[in-house]
Amino acid sequence: MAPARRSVVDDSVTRTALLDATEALMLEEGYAAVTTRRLAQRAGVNNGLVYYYFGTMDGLYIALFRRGAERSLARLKEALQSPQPLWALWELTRDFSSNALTMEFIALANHRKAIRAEIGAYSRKFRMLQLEALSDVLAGYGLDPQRWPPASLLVLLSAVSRFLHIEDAFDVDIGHAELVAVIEREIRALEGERRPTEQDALAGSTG
Amino acid sequence: MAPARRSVVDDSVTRTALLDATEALMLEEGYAAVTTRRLAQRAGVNNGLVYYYFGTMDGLYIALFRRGAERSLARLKEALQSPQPLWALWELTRDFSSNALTMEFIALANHRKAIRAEIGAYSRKFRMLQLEALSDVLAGYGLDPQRWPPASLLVLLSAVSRFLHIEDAFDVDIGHAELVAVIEREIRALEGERRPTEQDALAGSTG
DNA sequence: GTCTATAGCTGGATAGAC
DNA sequence: GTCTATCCAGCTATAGAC
Repeated sequence: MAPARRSVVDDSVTRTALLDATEALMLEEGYAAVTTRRLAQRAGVNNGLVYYYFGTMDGLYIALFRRGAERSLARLKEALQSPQPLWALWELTRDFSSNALTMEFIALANHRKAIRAEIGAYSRKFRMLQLEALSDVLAGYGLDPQRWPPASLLVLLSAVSRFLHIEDAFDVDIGHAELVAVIEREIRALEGERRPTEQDALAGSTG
Repeated sequence: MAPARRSVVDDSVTRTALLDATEALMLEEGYAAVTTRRLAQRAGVNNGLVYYYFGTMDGLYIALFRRGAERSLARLKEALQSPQPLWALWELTRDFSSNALTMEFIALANHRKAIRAEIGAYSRKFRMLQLEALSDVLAGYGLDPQRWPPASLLVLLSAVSRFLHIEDAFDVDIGHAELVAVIEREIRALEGERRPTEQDALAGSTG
């Protein structure tokens, strides 16, 4: 098992092609469409190479998840340094691109125990990063931490963006616009009108 | 296809046993564990009977989803007639039993287009029922419908309960208790302290 | 209605040549 | 590193006996 574990480099062209093919297949047809044969066809290589590079299918999934999680982590750190971190965080969590793949991984984790721990660990890391960065910011906005604990508001933002995305997939949108309006009104009350900065624009196109 | 479509009765012992086995397998091991062979083994019948009763695997899933959705619909209607409908709705959506199976169906719908429409239709039905029942109630509580549109609050409750359940599966609970406390405080402000009534107790054990 | 038997396919994974 | 070839398992679905 786990033959030829890649070094820290991880920059093989074939390896990257397999990860890209996995991501594309998961987004287009769901994780169930990801088979070694279809990957090989799409990446233009042989299916045996999946085992050479990743050992098992679980290894493949975890490698892909980490690649995406590390990218999101970088985007999160950028957002939290924005002059309007609440706005930046809200826009980041609402971003479709990272959400779609995450939903596939959540579904996958239902019966792939190996990646469940991986997702949990990164989720905790994300939450803690947000909490450390925003606790003081929210207090600075005059928010009573007893009445509105920072952690509760962060969970709320994540919950809403994730849920709206789920329902979108089912063509359900009753109340969505109203809820988004309420949330953005409350963010505006704390942080003022959204002012796109060069830094934000950069973070949006880079991350 | 779809041989021997059951009549309105749907009360065959074997058919029910197959549905029960499907539900149990989905909850215990995820929908991927639901194969005709494992179903047959669990229900103590032959795997060919799946096709006799449901035509295809999709037919089986849809039949199970509808059975659960109709039960939930009945529970929702009861909850909305409670003297404290907000409390009753919150507790209903937080209930684990219906949530766990729903999550599996959401995952399943990612690559089973047939049941996607089914879930969407029922979701819209649920949302509209809640909206019709609670719009006047919320106005009666003195809530400004311009500032806090009923639909936005209903989506919020659904989003939070669903999201907390998802994260629970990954052993992530940072901020959960805080958010629940905030929500229940706000419900309390509108509807007063939770008073379990006989009707609520009945709905809890029946539905 | 329920069974046995099996066709027909697809998948994960491995061995070994180059 | 990449390939061919293959083993073996598991699945959906159907045919047909009872």
